[in-house]
Amino acid sequence: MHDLLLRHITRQVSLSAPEQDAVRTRFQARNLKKREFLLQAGDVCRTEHFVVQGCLRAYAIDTEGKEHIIQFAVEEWWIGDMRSFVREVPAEFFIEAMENCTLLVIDKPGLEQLFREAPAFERFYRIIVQNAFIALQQRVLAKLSQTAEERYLEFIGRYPNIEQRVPQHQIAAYLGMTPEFLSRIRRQWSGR
Amino acid sequence: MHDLLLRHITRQVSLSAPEQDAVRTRFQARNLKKREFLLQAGDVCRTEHFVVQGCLRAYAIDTEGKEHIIQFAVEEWWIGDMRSFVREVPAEFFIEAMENCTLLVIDKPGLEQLFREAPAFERFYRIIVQNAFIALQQRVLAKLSQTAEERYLEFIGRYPNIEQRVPQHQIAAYLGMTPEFLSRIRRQWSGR
DNA sequence: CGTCTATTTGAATGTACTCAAAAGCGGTGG
DNA sequence: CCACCGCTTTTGAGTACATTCAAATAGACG
Repeated sequence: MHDLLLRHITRQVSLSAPEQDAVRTRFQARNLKKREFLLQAGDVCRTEHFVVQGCLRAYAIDTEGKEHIIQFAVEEWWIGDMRSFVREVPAEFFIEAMENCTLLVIDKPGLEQLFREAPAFERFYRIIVQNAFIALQQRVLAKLSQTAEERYLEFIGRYPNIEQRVPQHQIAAYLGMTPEFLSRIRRQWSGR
Repeated sequence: MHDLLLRHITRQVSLSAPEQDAVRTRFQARNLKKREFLLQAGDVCRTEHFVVQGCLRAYAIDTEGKEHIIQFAVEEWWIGDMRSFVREVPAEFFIEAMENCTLLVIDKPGLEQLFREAPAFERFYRIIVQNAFIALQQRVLAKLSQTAEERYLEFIGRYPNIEQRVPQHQIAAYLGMTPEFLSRIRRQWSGR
């Protein structure tokens, strides 16, 4: 269970034996059933989450009632509401399990203590936030410069197996197009 | 010069006297003239930059030759190409001074040494990356859920004085619309 | 001033959306 | 095992938001 997390961390930084123990101690396992919510918009997000098994989505609902997916997370991804977690303000995202999930969870006091116990972990955490930032910049750029079709093709190239785990209309909600339009794009593309 | 940076840092974390000295030592001042480039796409971005004075923009050019602005930076903002800097790969962004600028610059070895000399600075750096991540998530969400008019109104609300420093067509390139369309939005809105 | 760039305006066009309905798919219970 | 129900995907027709291209106007800089 924690082994996956430790392997994930040690791909970026090396952890001493006591640091590894600290990680094991501070992260708690948690299971979620399909359709269960890890977070509801309006609540404060008090924990950070590492996905050991399963698939989740984080989404916001706009003033017209439409869902917009900000992130999917599968094995070895992190998911949460960074804004709510950092600033301790009400979350704007819902986070929902799309399959039965196993997570490793840490709360904010635990995380801050872990930063002190394991400086290498604070470095690791900085690195994953940097990587998340880089990925988001790519996404902003994609939305600024690419058509719906280009974004879809890039998406399935980047996440080759996610189409088997996530319904099409949620991929549309991630890419910023209607499910109808995504359907049309796919028809065009299957005709080749 | 370095005082602005130290005040900026100590709004997030406290620095011991030796840590403050380390910051002063590792950051070098650099001036840029209006229209000068801090970075060209294709080059590796080897430094991180804190804006003491002036205004810059980071933009990418797409396959059709159009510019898309990923970030503006004014006093007390950070600017760079995170992907290129972290992974040491060719940059996709151009970074250009829109006014005469004074920056504080640190290269990667300097930054890594500073992280070791001043652990509080590594914490600070993590926090600003988190804040940048949060801001980018808001931007992704805005592009997913808002019309061009809504994004423009939110933009001028969030950056009230940037309209005096940045030409309209660049704001359009940031918001993801054509300059013509932004012009129409503004006309509609001045008629009230 | 004159030139160069930025902004505005107009008309036609296109990409993607809305609304509505049909078809497909998967799970559940009789 | 099959029938039904709910949800997802597809298809169609009309529409809207935003773009393109072209030209006129306004501003900024030397």
